[in-house]
Amino acid sequence: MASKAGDETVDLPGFFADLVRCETRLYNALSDRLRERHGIVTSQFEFLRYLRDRPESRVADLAAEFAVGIGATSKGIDRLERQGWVARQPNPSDRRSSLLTLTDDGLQLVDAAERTFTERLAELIPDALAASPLTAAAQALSELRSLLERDQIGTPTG
Amino acid sequence: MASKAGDETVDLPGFFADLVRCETRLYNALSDRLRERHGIVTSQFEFLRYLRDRPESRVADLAAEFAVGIGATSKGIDRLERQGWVARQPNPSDRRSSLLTLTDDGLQLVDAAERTFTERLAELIPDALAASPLTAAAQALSELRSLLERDQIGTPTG
DNA sequence: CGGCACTATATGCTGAGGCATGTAATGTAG
DNA sequence: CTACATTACATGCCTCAGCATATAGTGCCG
Repeated sequence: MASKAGDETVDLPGFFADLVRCETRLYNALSDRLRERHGIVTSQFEFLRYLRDRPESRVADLAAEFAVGIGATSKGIDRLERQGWVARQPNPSDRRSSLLTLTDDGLQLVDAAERTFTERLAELIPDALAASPLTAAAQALSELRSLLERDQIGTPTG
Repeated sequence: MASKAGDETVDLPGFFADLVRCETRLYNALSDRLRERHGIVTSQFEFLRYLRDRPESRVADLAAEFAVGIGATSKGIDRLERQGWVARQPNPSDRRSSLLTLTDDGLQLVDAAERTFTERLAELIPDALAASPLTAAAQALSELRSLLERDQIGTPTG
């Protein structure tokens, strides 16, 4: 327990270290499985799932959601478009931007990948943890995320 | 609360999304501050702090700790060495590897950067959260981290 | 309507990581 | 002691993200 200190208080650097290490390993492990089964990595799965759930989003919407730069997002969409999973539709109400939607292939892919993703995540996170302590963790992280997003903390420039 | 579902159970994909988003934003925000004050980013700070606390570590030790590839770690150390913060000492008991230690400059840097890091982290995570719910979160993440590391989950190849 | 600030995104350059490979050193079986 | 497998790390190639900049389209002011 690197992150727990005295009672009712938290060793923030230790908490941060655990947070980053968990994120890295889960992300890597999920990417491994998604790559071998569907030829995509976790970040691409997240883009596709977002577009399935919010069709007609714009590049900027994705960038804001995932806290990555606009340029990186644009290039990420380029790659998904080259694979035939995403289509840029002209935006009738603002010709500077495009509306992003999944193709039929993209839709099939994301549904299949979601099953893999969910299944693998359940394997990675033991039931014992998911039951009780993780519930509190989930709530705390959810609140923290809301605050960070509200204040635009850590949003990249480009 | 994207991640909390019914009682005593967790929406794992939602939890994962919150985990990744928190990590991204905190990492970015810390890097911004560290860069402007010390000319390093969070990953470099973590390398330096590790070497301060565990002198004479080897490249492979860092790679295992941070779940990044050996190659990436080697190149990261190259950069820190070029800046004069880290020195590769010959390893008398195994000439394939080097023992990594901080230079005096590196030591000064990491101590100063640590103050910035800790201070900024405290700004980023509200006291209200840190008090109670985050304690549970910290404990859960700490356990999860232990399990992932024990099973070498998400350890990269190179 | 003309011009200017602003916005949305695309693109070029650079730095960094993954993965494959190269190389030296070590361990080990016989 | 020799040969082969293995280890530890360095390096090259490719991909990708950040950041700065370019470009096109919008909105507004007079």
